[in-house]
Amino acid sequence: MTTIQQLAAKSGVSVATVSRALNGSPEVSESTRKRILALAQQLDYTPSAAARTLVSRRSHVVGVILDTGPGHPDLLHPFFQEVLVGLKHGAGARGYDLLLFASDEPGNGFGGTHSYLRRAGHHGVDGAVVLGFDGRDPQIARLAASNLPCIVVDADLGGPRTGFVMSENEDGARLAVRHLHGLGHERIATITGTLGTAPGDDRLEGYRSELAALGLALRDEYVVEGDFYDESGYRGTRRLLELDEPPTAIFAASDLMAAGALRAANELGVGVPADVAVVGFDDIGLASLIQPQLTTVRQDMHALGEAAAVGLARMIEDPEAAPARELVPTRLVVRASSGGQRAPRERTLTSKEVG
Amino acid sequence: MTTIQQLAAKSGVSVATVSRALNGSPEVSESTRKRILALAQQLDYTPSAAARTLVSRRSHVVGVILDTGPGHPDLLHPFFQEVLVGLKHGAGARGYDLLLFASDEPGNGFGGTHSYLRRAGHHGVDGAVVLGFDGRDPQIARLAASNLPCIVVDADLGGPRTGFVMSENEDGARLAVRHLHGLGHERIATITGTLGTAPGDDRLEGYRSELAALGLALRDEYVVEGDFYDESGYRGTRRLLELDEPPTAIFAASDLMAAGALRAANELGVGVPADVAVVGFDDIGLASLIQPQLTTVRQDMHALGEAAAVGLARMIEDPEAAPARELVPTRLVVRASSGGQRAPRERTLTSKEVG
DNA sequence: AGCATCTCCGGAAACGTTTACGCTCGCGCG
DNA sequence: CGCGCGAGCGTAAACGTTTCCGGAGATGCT
Repeated sequence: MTTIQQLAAKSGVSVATVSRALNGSPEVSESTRKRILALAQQLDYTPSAAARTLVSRRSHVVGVILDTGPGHPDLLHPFFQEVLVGLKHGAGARGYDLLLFASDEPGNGFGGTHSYLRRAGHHGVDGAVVLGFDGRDPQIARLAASNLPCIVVDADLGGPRTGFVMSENEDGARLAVRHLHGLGHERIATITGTLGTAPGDDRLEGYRSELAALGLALRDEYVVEGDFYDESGYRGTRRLLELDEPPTAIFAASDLMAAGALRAANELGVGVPADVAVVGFDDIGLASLIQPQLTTVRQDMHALGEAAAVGLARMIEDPEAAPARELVPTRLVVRASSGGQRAPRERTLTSKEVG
Repeated sequence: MTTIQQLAAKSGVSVATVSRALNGSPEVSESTRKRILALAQQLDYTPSAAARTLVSRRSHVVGVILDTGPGHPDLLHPFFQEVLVGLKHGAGARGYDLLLFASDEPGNGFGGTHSYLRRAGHHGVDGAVVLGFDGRDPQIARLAASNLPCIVVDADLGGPRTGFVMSENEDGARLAVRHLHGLGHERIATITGTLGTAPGDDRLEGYRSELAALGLALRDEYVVEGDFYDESGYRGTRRLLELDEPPTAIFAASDLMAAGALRAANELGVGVPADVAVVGFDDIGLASLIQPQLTTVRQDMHALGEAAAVGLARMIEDPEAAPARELVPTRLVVRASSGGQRAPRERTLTSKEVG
C-alpha cells in the first residue's frame, strides 16, 4: 500500500511531480522521471483506483448487466458466455474492466428497490452493456433513457446514449430456410425464440419472408413458439412430429432448441436427418459436439462482444459520439443434421449472399 | 449526480448528519432521518462508490481471475461458467460485486508486465477468486502468497490468506469406476484431465485406488492423458479403441472429454453403451443434451461458487479468520451412456457412500 | 542589458465520503 | 440548584489522486 506521498517523500519531489512522471506528462525532466519510475517499481506502487476515479470521474469499469432469474440465468446460456468472452477481450484491450451485475439481487440498501441505474450510475461505472433484456424491463428502460453510455445486445432500445449490437438475424434465418428448401424440403417448420425479443421476432420474420420468396405457403401449425432453451425445443418438436402431416424439416431459432429437437426425434424414433432435417441457430460449442452434428446459422458471438466493447469505449471517450449501432453478419454452417453435407468439410454461406 | 453536500444543503443539516442518516447510525433523530431519506429518494441520490471506498478502504468488489489464453478461455468451459453463477449469487447476497480479470491483457501501463496482484491489489478489490490456475503461474503464486483474501477453485496454493474450494474429486472418480465395475466391466480405461492440476491428479488417483480396491490390475495403456476439453477426449478414445485389447468402459475426467469420446466411438462404429460404456465427470448441461445421455459424476458447481463467496466474505470481514478450505461432495448420476440405467428415472449415489 | 519564453517543478484545491471529536441542549438526580 | 449525562448534531480531518496556477531559473532574442 505505497501511496504517492511516500513516493514523493522518498524521491525528494512533490506529489504533483510524481503524478506527472507516472502519467507520462511531458513537463517533467527525463532524469527525474527515470528516478521516480524506478522507485515506484521498487516499492511496488499501484495507484489507488478509488482516488483516481474520485478526481478524474472515470472508473475505467463498465458494468455488464444480465438477467439472472432463478429459471434461466443468462450466464448459463452459451450465447451470452461467448459474447462475454468477446466483450472481455475488447474491453480489456481498451483499458476497461468488467463489473458483473445481476438482476436478482437486493439493492445496496437504498430505497428498497434495486436499480441497475442506481448501482451502476453515479461514478460507479463509465458505461454498461446489457445482455438478455428487451425494453420491457422498466429498470432497463430507464437505464437506456439515461445519459450513461450503454450498449444493448440484441435489442434496440433507443435512448440518447444507448446503442446496440446484434446479428443479422433475419438474413440468417433466410439462409437456413433456403438451405432446407435447396435440399428439397417443402414442409418446413420453425420453433421460434422468445417472441417480443429482436432475435425471436427477426428470425421468425426471416423464416416467413424466405418462405414467401420461395413460393411456399406459411402454415400456422408449422410455427411453434419456443424460448431459446432446449426444453422448449423438445416440446415443440414433439408437437410438430405428432401432426397429421408433420414437417420434413425444422428450423430451430437456437442450437439449444435444436438439441432439444434432436432428443425429441430420437425418442419418437424418427431419424435425423433421414426423416426430419434440423437446423439450428448460433453455432455454440455444443453444435459440433452433438450427434448428428448440427447444421446451424453461425453468429459471431466474439465479434458481437468485441463490437459492444468498441462502441461503448467510443461513446465513453467521446461525449458527442452517436450511439453505436452494429449489425454483424451471420453465416450458414452445414453439418450433418440437415443432411446437406456434400463436401467432406464444413460448407458455409454468408448472410451477404442472401440478397 | 447528486452529492451528499447537496442533500445537506437542501435539508438544512450537515453532511455528517446526512451520512449518518443514510447509514442507519443511531445518533440521528427519527424525524430528521425520515426527512433526509425522503429527500435522497426524491433527488435520486446514490453515494459515490469511489469516495466511499477511498475513506472506508472497502470496495465491496471481489476480483475474479480466470485464464483467458487464446486456446481455451476458461470462460468457455461450462464448469467455470456454472461456478461463476454460484459465485455471483453468493457474492451478491453478501453485498459484493464481481470484477472480471483475465490473464491475457497488458497491465495498466505500469512496469510493462501485467500483474493481477498489482491490478487487483491496493484498494482495488477486497478479495479475489481464482479459477483455472494451479500454482505454476508465478503471478498467481504471488497473489496467493500476498495478504489479499483469496479463494482458489480447484487448487490448494497455501498462503496466509488464501483458501480453496474443490469437489471430492477422488471419491467421485471411485464412484464412477465402482459403477462401471458393478456393471460387469473389468477392462476400464480412463482419460485424465490436465495432470498437475488437482482435479486432474485426484481423479486419476481415484481411478487407481478404486481399481486396486476392486482387485483389478492397473494397465498403463488404459490411462491416457487429456486436458478436460473435448478434442483430447476424442483423440484419447481413438487411441484406446484401436488397442489390441480395447477397454469395455471409459471413465473420462470431464463431460466435455466424454462427449469427445462419444464422437470417436460413433466414428469408429462402436456402440455406446453396447460396445463401450462411457462415464464423464461434471454433469454440465451438455450431459443430458447429448445422445446417449451421459452417465457422469456430478459436481455441485453452484455450491462451489457459493462456497467460494462465503469463504471469501468471511476472510474479508474478519482479518483473523483462517483461510477457508471447502470440499464439496460429488455424486454419480446414472444415465444411458454407461448402460447402467435400471430405473426409469436417474439414479444417484453420493460420494459419502464410497467409504 | 532587458525582456519574453521555455522548462521543470511545488502548492494547494478539489473530488465525495466517513468518522473522531466536541459542542449544545434538555433532563434527571442528588 | 448544580452537576452529569445522553441525544442530536456540526466541524474538520482524512482517504490518495489529478490538475490548475504560479514561480524560479535557464535560455534566447533584440
